[in-house]
Amino acid sequence: MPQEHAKKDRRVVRSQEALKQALLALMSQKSFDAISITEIVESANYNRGTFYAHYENKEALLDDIIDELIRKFLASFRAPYEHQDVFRINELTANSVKIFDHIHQHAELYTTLLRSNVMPNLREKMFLALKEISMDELEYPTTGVNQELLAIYSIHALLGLIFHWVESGFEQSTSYMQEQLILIIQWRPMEVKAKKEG
Amino acid sequence: MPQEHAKKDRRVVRSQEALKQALLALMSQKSFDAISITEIVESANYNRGTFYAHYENKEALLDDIIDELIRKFLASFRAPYEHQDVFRINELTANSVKIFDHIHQHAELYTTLLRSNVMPNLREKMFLALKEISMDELEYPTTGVNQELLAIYSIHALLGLIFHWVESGFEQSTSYMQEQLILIIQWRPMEVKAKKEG
DNA sequence: CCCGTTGTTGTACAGATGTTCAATAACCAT
DNA sequence: ATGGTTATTGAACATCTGTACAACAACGGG
Repeated sequence: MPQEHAKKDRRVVRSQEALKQALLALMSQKSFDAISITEIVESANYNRGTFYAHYENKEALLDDIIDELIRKFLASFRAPYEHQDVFRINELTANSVKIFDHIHQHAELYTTLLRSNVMPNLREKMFLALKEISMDELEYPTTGVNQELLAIYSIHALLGLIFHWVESGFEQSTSYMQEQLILIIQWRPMEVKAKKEG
Repeated sequence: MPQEHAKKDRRVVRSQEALKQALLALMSQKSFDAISITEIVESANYNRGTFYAHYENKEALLDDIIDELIRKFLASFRAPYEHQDVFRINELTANSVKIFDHIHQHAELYTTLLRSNVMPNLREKMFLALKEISMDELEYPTTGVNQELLAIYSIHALLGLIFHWVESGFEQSTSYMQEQLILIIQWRPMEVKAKKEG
């Protein structure tokens, strides 16, 4: 049963899909802020009233696109442990490793979102989604470390690497990013030198 | 000599200051997106044309506010090492520790920015600022770890903690956050259990 | 203090936004 | 296929945006 709640009117499905595709097409050409609702509906060949019948504003339309992407993103994170009970360090990092695969798989879409300057929003949503499942579904053996703060720290760090990878235009290979993540997690700060002036 | 570049016309200083204060006042009451330029100038008692004489849009006005905040933010990060040459681990974390002081000192402003939904933008700008100075001014002894990726990872992680603290309404004390940061940096992932269903 | 420079104002305009409404068309269940 | 329901349309409206311009006011150097 693929339909989740109430089966939607075909007209609604058509309209929303056309609006989403129109927005994505425009976003591959210009900044999200520079796109007007009028522009979206004319590109999609719908009436402006139809837009407002389904969405409050263009952010809501973008959210629709992003939410679908995040569902797939979460699935890639869950994949390594959904049939397991206990992880050791190598298996844990395998979680994050799968995420790099997901991103590379949807490189074009992520690049469009980057080009259109909506990454900060996407990042925030991805953080919330990742935090929720990692607090619900994982358990860290901590000794005096606040578990929530640890999760927040780790997830933001991971997302930082991922979005940098997208911003760099996928300069590095997927496996290089995966390697580096593992190295960084195992890295211990010992001594940091201040560079000389100049 | 406090004036940096060209000495500004007093009218300009007055106008820009009034506009910034008006925006901040409005942001403490509603979302940034919900604030119109017309609203800002009427609250500040200026003509709409004056706004456009100084700023392209309201984002540019917000940037003015944020840039000033980031200058202070950076100063708090630099403070621990600006007259030193080499750090050990405790001194390094002292950098970040000073940041918590800065945030707590400007708690009201950060809370206003949070309430008005501009945190993702602020976060991005702070990341770029921190990355620039930590790449320029610090040097990590790495063994196979990409230095840029390490900086990106660490900075995003730190900012994650900081903004969570703001979002929580400063529930925890400054010293608790500082303690936890040190604990987390020293934490090593060993084994992570998946929770039982339900 | 005076005058050239620069900022501010009021007004105007085309386009976008957000909302409402009645008329029409497309849908789904029976 | 028919009818009740719901989506889409076009039109209209007040408000906001971004831009332009001439008239006026405030500034700062000499």
